[in-house]
Amino acid sequence: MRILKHVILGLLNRSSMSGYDITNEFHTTVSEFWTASHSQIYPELKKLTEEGLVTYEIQITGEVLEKKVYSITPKGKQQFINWLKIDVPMEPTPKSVFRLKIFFSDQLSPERRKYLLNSQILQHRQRLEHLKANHQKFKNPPKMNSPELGDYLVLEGAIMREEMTLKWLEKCLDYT
Amino acid sequence: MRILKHVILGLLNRSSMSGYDITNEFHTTVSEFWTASHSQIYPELKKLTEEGLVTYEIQITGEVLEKKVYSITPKGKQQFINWLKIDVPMEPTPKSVFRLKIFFSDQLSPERRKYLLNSQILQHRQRLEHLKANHQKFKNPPKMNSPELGDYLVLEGAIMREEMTLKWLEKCLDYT
DNA sequence: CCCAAACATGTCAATAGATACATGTTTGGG
DNA sequence: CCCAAACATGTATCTATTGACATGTTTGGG
Repeated sequence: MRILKHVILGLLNRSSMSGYDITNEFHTTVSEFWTASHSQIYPELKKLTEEGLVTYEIQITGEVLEKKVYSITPKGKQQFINWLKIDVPMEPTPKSVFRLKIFFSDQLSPERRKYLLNSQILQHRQRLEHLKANHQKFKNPPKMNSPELGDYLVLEGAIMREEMTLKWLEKCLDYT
Repeated sequence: MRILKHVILGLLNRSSMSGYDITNEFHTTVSEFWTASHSQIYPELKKLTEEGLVTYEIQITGEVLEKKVYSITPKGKQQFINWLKIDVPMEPTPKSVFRLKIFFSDQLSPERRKYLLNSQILQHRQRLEHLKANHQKFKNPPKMNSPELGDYLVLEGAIMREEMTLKWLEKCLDYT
């Protein structure tokens, strides 16, 4: 479905940036709903350029370091908006290795099960704290139709997901 | 990480079954935490057989229809249990195309945004109802260390996830 | 008895994704 | 001034996943 294509187009539709900048977005905001590393991003940018959906101009940083700053083309913008408008069927449940382990956890000793659950709980608590810290940067919800509203809603969703996950993990502990 | 390998080993560790039966598990219980179709399952069973982790015997249904009933070997069971015991680091946030669309939803008209959100809400409500129907099949929580407890906990987790998703979608609607 | 749905097993090609390999520049703090 | 961290861009290989292609049998209801 070329999801990566549309994430990149969406980011470039917000503002022009380099592959490196895009990679950074994947390390921060985008990480709440998609993952990709630079080894996927650079070839995809090349492909999008060939397809005429993005263009780039080279900027020199310092003496010689070349930076390709990509921009979306009208054709790219059109494809992005069309894709965004499509009503997609509900996605299949996300994959989860930990839920798989719980599914088969009768094969573990109660001690081991407790240990694994506590390990997850600690990590998810940290993630939740980190998300809540980001959330405080927004003093009040961004106004309608601003790009920040998307960031905000996704962040709220991430917080809700982590809170739910922690509740579930603790419930699993109760049964152990 | 060979997740599919371990799902199959886990299922065969519960009871012997055919590739078709395994595929059915992926359509029901397993679908709450992993997905795979028969085009992945049959080659994987072949590979596991070559690795000596499973064996099969052929059963005839009716006159000529051959069915391969797979069983886990001691070596397979050992590998499965070892894998199950490992403490895995928290997984990256699951990918979600719909959250991606919300992230960029300032590019949509409020009407379109509402439409997409309502479409998701309807579908998730149906999934939730379906999960709750399954939940009622358990009169009370299965006892500790039974395989049913794994099914039960995963089901509860799925219900919590759907309830959270619905709350989030409704919150998104409020901002639209 | 017919026919559709369920049973049953596979392959192939294309895309997507993860991890490692590969190389170099610039900036800012100690 | 040195050095580490950040900036910057790519390729190669392997594995995982999806969707289509391919084929045939059995069962149960109308």
